[in-house]
Amino acid sequence: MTRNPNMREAILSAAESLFSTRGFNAVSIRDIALEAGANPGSVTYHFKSKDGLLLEIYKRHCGPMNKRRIELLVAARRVRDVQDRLEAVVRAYVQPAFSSSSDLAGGGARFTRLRAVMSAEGNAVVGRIIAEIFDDTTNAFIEAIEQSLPHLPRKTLVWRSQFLLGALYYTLVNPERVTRLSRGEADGADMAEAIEQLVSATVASLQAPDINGQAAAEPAAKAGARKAPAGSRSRPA
Amino acid sequence: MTRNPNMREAILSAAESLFSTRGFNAVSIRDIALEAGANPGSVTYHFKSKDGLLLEIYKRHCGPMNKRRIELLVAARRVRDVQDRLEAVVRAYVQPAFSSSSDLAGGGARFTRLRAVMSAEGNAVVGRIIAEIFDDTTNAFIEAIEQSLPHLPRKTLVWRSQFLLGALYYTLVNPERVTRLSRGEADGADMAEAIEQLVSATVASLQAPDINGQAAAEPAAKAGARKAPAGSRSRPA
DNA sequence: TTTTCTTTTGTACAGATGTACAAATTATCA
DNA sequence: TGATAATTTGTACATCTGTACAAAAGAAAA
Repeated sequence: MTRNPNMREAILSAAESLFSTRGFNAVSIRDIALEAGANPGSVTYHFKSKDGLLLEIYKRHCGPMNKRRIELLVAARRVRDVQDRLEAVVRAYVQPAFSSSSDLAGGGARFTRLRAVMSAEGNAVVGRIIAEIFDDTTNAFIEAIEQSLPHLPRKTLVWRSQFLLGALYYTLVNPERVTRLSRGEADGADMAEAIEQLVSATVASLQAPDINGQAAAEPAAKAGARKAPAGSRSRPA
Repeated sequence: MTRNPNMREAILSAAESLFSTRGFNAVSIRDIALEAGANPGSVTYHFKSKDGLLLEIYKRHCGPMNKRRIELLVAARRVRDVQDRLEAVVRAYVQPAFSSSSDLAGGGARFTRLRAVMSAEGNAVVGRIIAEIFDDTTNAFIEAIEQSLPHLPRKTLVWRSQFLLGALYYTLVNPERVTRLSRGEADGADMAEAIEQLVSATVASLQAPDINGQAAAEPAAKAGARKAPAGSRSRPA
């Protein structure tokens, strides 16, 4: 091929790394070229434009990540125990976002962080992609959760899925904050722990009663009906 | 004073609006001047530099927002019922982020959105501010939550506060997603509902058992110790 | 009024930016 | 090998960037 058979990859990787930490506009093509050990002109040769480069990064990751998610989701739906199944569903959503099964350098975490940053910047190029590609997957998850928590209105599940995604994003964007606030007790960059903490917190939040004053229902079967604690956590919307 | 006695304010407001939607680097001083109906030179006259402008926005909001938070926190700590108190504490953290009590245009939501965007971009100028100003307030909240949930290790509460902040940020950054995914059932821009949903979900997630396999404990006193059910890690409290 | 201070304007500049493109280099294949 | 295609390089260009600064305009005080 050429001198560096992975020049295209190197540029993609460098761009991914820089975009995901500094944002899109703060990174110049020259920055990317420098980081990748390439010539600036080489970037436009391979990807036509800066937008094209960003687009290619998305094309590269979206497929594998959502494929993995759906695989895990299918497996999760087969879990018998209602409680375990809900947890497995949430885990199927969270896990690939932190570490993709594909061998792309950096794994899924870096790409998820990139998505978080692009989302915050309101990047127009990726706006469409998100809605078109990710909404399908998200809907599949919401439906799966609906099956475990049939007493909750879909709208409430959407809100909670929004909180989950936000939590996930921010954990990847600003892990130092966890380390700092915990005074060294926790390591915000520890992805394994982040996943466990996020899954456990999310499962609990999904099981919360709806805000419209209904009683808390136990996940589904298995546990005898227990009333919501007195003092009521629900408030008018 | 001058032709437009609020020119300084107009510039601040325009900058806040543009930064919070497009990010820092995507917005030029000329963009801000245009939006504010001012001359580009006037921006550097009032704020010295683009960084200075961003800094001034933070100075403007940090004080009032955290003051309000502490006020509400103090009131929340006086709530008798344990469950209600926890909810009040969470609400005291969330509410000022969505709508500041100060009369600054746009309220707290726009500034919180700005913080989210700057955080995602890894903006160096505001990095220090966040750590110095906001960590104090956050610590006060974590301590208050610790009082309601004394069985949970601090580290777990830090993780969950991270998830809360992420959820909060993302709700402001991308409200359209809620509207879209709920197929019109919910309005992601409805701040009142966002607050209620976020508070209720967060209270539940805070009450989740710790991930280290310990028994789920009822919120605090009030309920006798209950062992964690076999087979799974997480359970609603 | 005149004087003094504050604010706004217009212009200028050095540097960075995205991108185009021809020339040079390297790989592929006959 | 030589011929052809693919890649890399270097340079150039128009535009935008943050900022500086002198001149103009306006307000405040004498």
